Amino acid sequence: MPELPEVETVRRGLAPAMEGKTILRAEIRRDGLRWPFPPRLAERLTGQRTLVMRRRAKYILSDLSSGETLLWHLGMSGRVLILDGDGPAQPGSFHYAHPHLAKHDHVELTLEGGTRLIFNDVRRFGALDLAPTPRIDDHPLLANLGPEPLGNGFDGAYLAAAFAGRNTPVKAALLDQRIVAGLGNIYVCEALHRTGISPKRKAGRLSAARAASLVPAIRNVLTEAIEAGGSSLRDYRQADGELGYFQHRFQAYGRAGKACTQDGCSGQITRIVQSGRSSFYCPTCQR
DNA sequence: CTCAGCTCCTGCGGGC
DNA sequence: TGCCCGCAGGAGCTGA
Repeated sequence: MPELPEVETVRRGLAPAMEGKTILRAEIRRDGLRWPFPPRLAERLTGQRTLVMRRRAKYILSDLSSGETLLWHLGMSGRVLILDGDGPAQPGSFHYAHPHLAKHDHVELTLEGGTRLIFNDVRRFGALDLAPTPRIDDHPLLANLGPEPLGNGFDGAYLAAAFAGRNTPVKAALLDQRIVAGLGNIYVCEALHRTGISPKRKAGRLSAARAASLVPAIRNVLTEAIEAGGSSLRDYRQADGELGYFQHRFQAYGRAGKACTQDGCSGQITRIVQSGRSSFYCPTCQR
């Protein structure tokens, strides 16, 4: 489900609920999701205070008073619900629009003050892990990540160099978390559309200038999406991974058959499949 | 090393 | 109504 903007939205929702609060109880309802949970997960969480909530790429990192960091990955369908003390009282109660989804509530944390956090993941591609905070950047899931797209290490010169010699389509290159960390299918489609670059173009055959033009496009689309996610958070006060209002602003993703919205372009958004995943683009203005 | 294809899992919507 | 198919926002693993 979530790409960087959705994960950041979840982090921003969780931070005020978790930071400074002690985890009073951890209920782990299955052995793991994509991978087995770390040994003694419940015991290692119980009694710990969350110092700070961070994000790296599509991972949320909770630094705990024990000196360990809890790493969350939401996979395709992961979400986190925040239930206040005065919300639905019993585990498994109707806290979803579709109550049967509650059967995928895999982990539940009860915090000091009574707030409950529920990690729900229908498809179970998500993950939780614990590792020592000082070495968290060396965690196998984090060690090979490229720069943050909203950070200083991501600029035109970097991206042009990262693309050099690559024979893979630029669509696949931007999805490669080692090149830039946090993009997914939606925002790659949107950034390519904004820059007029075909998803089929080989990364290594883009001019340096065109490669560099992707940087502000990526930064802008991510920033706009985070802002839209934040607005939906205020309304629903949930940190679940739903797309915020930004989904109504997609110009390419999911718009097959619709008119291209670029100024002066009379083309039509088309869906193709690249390495097993949908790409939406305008063959007229994206070359 | 690079790259394409497969895989994990469940639910939903469309066509018949 | 039921069945089958394709599709879904991720990303690690395998083998060429």
